[in-house]
Amino acid sequence: MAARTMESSTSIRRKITLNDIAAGCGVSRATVSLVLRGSPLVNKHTRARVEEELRKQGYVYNRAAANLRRRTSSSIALVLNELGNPFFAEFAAGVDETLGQAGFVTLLGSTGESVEREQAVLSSLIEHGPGGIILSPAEGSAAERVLAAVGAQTPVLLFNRELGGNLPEYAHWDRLMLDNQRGARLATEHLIAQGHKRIAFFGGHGDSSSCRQRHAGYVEAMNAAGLPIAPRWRVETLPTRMDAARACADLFAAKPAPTAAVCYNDAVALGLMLGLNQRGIQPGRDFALTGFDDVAEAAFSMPPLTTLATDPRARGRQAAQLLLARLRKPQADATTTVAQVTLVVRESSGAPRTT
Amino acid sequence: MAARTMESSTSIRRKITLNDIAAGCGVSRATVSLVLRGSPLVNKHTRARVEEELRKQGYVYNRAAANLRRRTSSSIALVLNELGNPFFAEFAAGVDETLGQAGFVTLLGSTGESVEREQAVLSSLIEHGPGGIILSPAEGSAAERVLAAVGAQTPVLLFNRELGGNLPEYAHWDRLMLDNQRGARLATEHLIAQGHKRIAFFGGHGDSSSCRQRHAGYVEAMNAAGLPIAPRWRVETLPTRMDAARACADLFAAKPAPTAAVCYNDAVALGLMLGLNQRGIQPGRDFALTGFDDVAEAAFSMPPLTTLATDPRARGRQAAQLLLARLRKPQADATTTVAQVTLVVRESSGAPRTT
DNA sequence: CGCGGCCATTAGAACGATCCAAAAGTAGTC
DNA sequence: GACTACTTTTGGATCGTTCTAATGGCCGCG
Repeated sequence: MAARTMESSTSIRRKITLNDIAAGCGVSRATVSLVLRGSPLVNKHTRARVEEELRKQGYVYNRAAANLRRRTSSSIALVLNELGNPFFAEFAAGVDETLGQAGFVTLLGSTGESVEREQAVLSSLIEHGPGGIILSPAEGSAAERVLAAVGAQTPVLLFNRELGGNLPEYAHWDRLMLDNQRGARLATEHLIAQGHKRIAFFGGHGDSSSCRQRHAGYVEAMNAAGLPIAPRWRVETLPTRMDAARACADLFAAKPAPTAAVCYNDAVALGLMLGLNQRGIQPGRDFALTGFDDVAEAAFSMPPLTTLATDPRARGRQAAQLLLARLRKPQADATTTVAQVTLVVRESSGAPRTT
Repeated sequence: MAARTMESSTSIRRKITLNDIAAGCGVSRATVSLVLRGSPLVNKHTRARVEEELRKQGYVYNRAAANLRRRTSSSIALVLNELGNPFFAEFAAGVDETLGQAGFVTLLGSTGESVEREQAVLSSLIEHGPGGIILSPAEGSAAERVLAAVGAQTPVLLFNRELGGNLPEYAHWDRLMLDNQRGARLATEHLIAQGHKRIAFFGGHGDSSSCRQRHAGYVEAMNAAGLPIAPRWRVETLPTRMDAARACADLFAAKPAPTAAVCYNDAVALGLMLGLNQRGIQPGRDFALTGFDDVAEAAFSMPPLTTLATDPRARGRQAAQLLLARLRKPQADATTTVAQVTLVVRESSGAPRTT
């Protein structure tokens, strides 16, 4: 007998729907729906009955169905050019944290810095109907193509990089950028205050907008202090440690050699340290340098690296906030937010040796 | 006149549906649907007509609606205990890459190592109806609670850590783990081969399963070589650089002091290097050590760190593959996959000084 | 007793796709 | 021209929810 011995809350059967619950406690589907959404309309007593039934049957809400009917969305797409990079990983964690609190779920997409993959990822994500998109574009990505992939319906928040090409006016795309220029200016001013006069700008590549902005900040500070800039004090490298170490030699080809360098970012600065050590020059004592980003390692290098903290996790939270605000006012004018960076002074940026 | 001057493909109007397309080119909704799915049933000529209309109206597919009707899913949830950690960020990138190729989208969730947040994140994600879940559990997470949150319908792939408690038999949850024990054994054997006899196991905490497994591998190698293990050669720390640097002193409180250490992971090993330097002991020359993980920094530390490469991106791809396989055969027996790790010998693990 | 007002509940049509069974068109055969 | 066989197209029900408008019950009031 007793064929139905198991009435477990987590049965293996098919999915439980509102109809099952309604049937289970003799009310209509609509009432159950009202209970789920905490409507004040439903009677205290029936509410209790329904809630009991929900629990008993192990009901799980089908948000996709609800979204379809309500023509809303409860997801946000996050498309990053390089998820493996700790900077973006932290950023993603910040985004997810804030979106989660707001009841949204994060759809992830990683483009590996390829414009083609970016297109593919965007068109795939858009089919899931996200309420908005947070995009850190791949290098060389153009506004027109992104717009074609996502359509004009879905708000986009651009992070970290500008898009090439230009955007029709009707697309209100907000932007969140880092204050690269001011950051590099702060670093340069700091080195100048330490007494340095011959300061190089080391690493990075002129193609990248962030590198150009940082270089501009350096130039600005040097000019403001009335210090000359020798052309050979601009050394371009890949944004990697290896290439920076290699390019160290170029820095000392110039005579008179610089006594300090503002580096494009931390990776480059750490590479330069490597190169300096190989030449018997002790970074921080014989030569001062600064980075940009404040990666975890910066605090632990030898010597610890003076750098600009960008707080990527906070930037992620901020990006999410900005997009949520846009969802509230779809027709508001597009905004541009420039996040401040803060100078973290450590031991790599000492005063010049007074030999 | 000319009120309708713009017939742009990206109009600002409401969403385009199958009905719009059908009306637009005088066929039925069903036919358009067949075209979309590339059915061979539809006539070449009408197909062309429909495709033209799709393009012209800028149609975007509503996958949520399709999934509702078909009772399928096109998303996978990825829940990580610590997204900010580069190891998991790389893992996530690998997962997303493979899922994307298979036509799935990644729903992201980050738990910040909190069991409560893990519960919240899981119940939120499950409402979006993912086809499966890849979970790297928070420390202390228990099988029963996870099962309660996700239900028995949705396949789960456990990565990197075991769950506490136990799982009912009907839940076929696969597991992908790292071969922690073998890795630590390889590192220990390598140090032994270099001539070391007094080898410590440094860092990490006994609560964590990965730490216990690595310690077991170390013990195994020492026993196999007939080498003694002094109790004071087991130093516990937080898995952070800072705490490892602090704990360096403990290592040399033991007499006779060890000449080498197998470290719990790279962070701890790099911290130990810091501590050694502070005591005037040169790592790699005066004292040998190994890490675990092969973080980017390991290759660039001074000296470069001998460690175990886990290739987190490949693990991500592998995890995705395993879950996709499970989706194909929901009733197959649960599998456990142990991913191999490879020893990368660098300069931190030199022979003992023959003073 | 009839009426308006309030509360709690509900039937039934959406949302945008897919599935099914059946219909319409086309052709060939007797 | 009626039959079968095949290709192509289609109406309508359906997935699990929400929304709208309407229902029925109950109360008090004139």
